[in-house]
Amino acid sequence: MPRTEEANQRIREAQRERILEAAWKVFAQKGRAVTMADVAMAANVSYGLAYHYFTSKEALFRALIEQILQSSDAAFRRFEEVQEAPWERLESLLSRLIEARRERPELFQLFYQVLSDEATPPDLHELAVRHDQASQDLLRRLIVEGQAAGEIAAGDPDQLVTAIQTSLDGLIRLAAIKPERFQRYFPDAKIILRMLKPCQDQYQNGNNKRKE
Amino acid sequence: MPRTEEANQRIREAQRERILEAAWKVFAQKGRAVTMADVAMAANVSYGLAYHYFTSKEALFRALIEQILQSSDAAFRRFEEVQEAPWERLESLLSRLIEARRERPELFQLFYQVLSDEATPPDLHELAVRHDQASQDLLRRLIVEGQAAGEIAAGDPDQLVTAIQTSLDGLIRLAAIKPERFQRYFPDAKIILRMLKPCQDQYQNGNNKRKE
Amino acid sequence: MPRTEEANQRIREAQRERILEAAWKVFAQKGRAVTMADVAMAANVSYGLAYHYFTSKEALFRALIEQILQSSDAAFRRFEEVQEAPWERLESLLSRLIEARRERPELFQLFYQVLSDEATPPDLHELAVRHDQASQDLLRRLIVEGQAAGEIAAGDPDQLVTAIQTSLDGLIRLAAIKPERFQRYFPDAKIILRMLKPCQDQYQNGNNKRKE
Amino acid sequence: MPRTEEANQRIREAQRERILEAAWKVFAQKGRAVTMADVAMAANVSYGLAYHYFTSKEALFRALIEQILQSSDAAFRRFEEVQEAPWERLESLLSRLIEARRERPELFQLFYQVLSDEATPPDLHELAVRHDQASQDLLRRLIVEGQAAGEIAAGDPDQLVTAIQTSLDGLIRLAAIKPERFQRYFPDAKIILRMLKPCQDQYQNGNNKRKE
DNA sequence: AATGAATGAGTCTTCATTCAT
DNA sequence: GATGAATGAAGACTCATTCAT
Repeated sequence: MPRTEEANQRIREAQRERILEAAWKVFAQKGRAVTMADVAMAANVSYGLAYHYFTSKEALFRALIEQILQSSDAAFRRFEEVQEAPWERLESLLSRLIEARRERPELFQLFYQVLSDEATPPDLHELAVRHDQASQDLLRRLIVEGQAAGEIAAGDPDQLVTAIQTSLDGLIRLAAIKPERFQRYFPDAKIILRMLKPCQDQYQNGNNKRKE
Repeated sequence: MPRTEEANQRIREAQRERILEAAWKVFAQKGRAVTMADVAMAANVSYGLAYHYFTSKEALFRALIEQILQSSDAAFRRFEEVQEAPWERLESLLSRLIEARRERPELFQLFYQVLSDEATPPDLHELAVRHDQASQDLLRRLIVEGQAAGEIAAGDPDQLVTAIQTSLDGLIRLAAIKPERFQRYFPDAKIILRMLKPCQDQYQNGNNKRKE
Repeated sequence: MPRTEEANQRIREAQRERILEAAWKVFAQKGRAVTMADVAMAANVSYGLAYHYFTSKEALFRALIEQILQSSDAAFRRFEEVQEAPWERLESLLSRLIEARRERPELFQLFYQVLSDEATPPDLHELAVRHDQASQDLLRRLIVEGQAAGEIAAGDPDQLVTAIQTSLDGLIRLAAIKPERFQRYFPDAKIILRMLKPCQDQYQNGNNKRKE
Repeated sequence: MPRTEEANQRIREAQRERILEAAWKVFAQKGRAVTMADVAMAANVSYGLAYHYFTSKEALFRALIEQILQSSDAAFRRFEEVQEAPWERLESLLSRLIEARRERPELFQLFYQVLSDEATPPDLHELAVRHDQASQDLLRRLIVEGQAAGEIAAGDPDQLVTAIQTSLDGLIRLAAIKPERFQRYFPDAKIILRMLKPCQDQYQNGNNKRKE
């Protein structure tokens, strides 16, 4: 008699997960040129099975991207609800962004690849761009607010945004190039935040009464 | 006929240069998936000719890398001779590093690709790693000196080094992903340097005593 | 438990039939490139089950062919017993042949495919060829007889046979290419029979003496 | 020094032709499932070379189809200019159509495959359909005219058209299935034309004054 | 008996590389 | 020195077939 539908369901779920997991792994290792064979081998399944679960290489990557966007969207939504002073919000946001990168750099590696690879299917690229733009906009808004409040260093806010994003992106690259260094000397969020601090001037934290 | 020989020599040189130039161009455009045919087409030569001058695709890339390392080595050697106070030296070094990236991002794109791509032949990888290490060491030395002199923010020097390198790497990624942004909002070196600055207000976390 | 055994038997028969039926359907639709998955899906069974009943794709097609040959053999046997004048027999035979094609073109499509496809296993091909030969021989015999009786147009009997067979084959092709036309403008048997008729005006080529 | 442009031109032309020729051959043999490897092998060139000349399997087939349509179009254009009595025109047209099939059956095999294969790219299919329709329309027109002139058997002209087309198609199938028979017993055009002859009545040729 | 998960051989296509001219 | 025709290995994808349940 056939396997129960439930059993099949379980197997299917598990294998799909297994393949996705393997895809993350090989992606982290081999970067771009990941082969379906690589993925299958890493997942310890046959070549063809990958196609049982994902209709194409693209579909597989799409699934990976979706995982990313989902988790990321959730994070943003959670953040938007927080209401605090600009500096605290920025601090909190950046800490999260940095922490997220520390925890799952592969996620962001893939994300950036989607952004930069010419071969990315347009809709996916579009999605990623929009997502990236959203985070950039949020960052900029907070920075402008913070500058108005005197809590953030003066200067072209776009340059500041770029500097921050650039740092975040660099962390991802670091993860790819020097994993040990990424592990051991992952820079404290405070260091990065310093780029935004109004240095010449004096007090910051908890002392925002000054401007008004 | 020495004349002919000489002329040939000149032609050879010119063609070689032409192909390398084209290689830079297509590399900057298409990133990874560059084809020998792409290069040849960009150089406006037959793809057979590319093999006259470079025994393989790898050899071509090797030549590109060598160009990078050479120019970079020169810069470092020049720098090592400068004798100034740590902060000034750091400021000067970082300004150069940043400026170099602004001017020829493709150079560094290729460099980082060599570092991260698994398929890179070991000796090239080795070379790139050593080079990278050298710059990292120099940076670290200056930072430690600067900390000793109280001119650089306290904290794990390795984290500071990582933070700086990470920013630099991020700039390169930015160039690949958002060229317009890279052009318009390229962050001022001062912003990045702030990560190293001992903020006048020394108190950070819960340490609200204003200095001076 | 004889009951169960018997029930099983019945089920088995039914399923086998169901799969064959589905095979006909998809074959008629998709022509060549029929997949075992197609068949299974059309039969609404798992594709594993198809292998329960037919050891291979080839076996399945073999079963289809056997169905054809059986029904066709029966028709011929029935026909051989009829005793009438040549023209009437021919008329009757052709009407049947044509009608059969009108009713179940898929049958003949498959049959012709077996005849023409190089990949057909030799024994099957042999079988089909023999079958085809038999019908051809019968046709020829009737034509020769008819010519002797003056009831059939003069001329090379083999060409006449070919002309008839060719028409029949063309009908099958028509069914595949233009089903609507096949439905609406299916040619009357009389038209095709005209190829065999000694036109009352007997003179054709420079032979203008009318018989009568 | 490089091959002269002219020499290359010649080689290219020759090879392209060679591959097309081979494609015709294998197509005639293997029918549908022709592999690029088959073609290359038949042309005695390497696997990859076929792609040097044709960007894809589809492109290769497209080239074949174009050959067909070209030659066929030319024939039709030539025919349209002829002005004669309906029966003569029909006789002439059919003789040509039949002769064309006798001479290059592979051409029509491919043509019919394009018409019937589901996988044919839409534009090609469209082209073939239009072409087929044109010939069908011409045939019908002549038949209707002929019927009006009493030179053609009465009856549904569409059925007559179908009967004729069906015969033509059948010839092609015959070429595929029984090449020897196709060679030796290719039916005379007169036999097929008889389907159109008004039989009950007497004389035809050169004697069309009667009705009016 | 029935299911569908799993496998791998075969086909299309790309691209680095060789070689005759 | 220069060209581009020619080759073949490698990767994506399909599909017949097997097998645990």
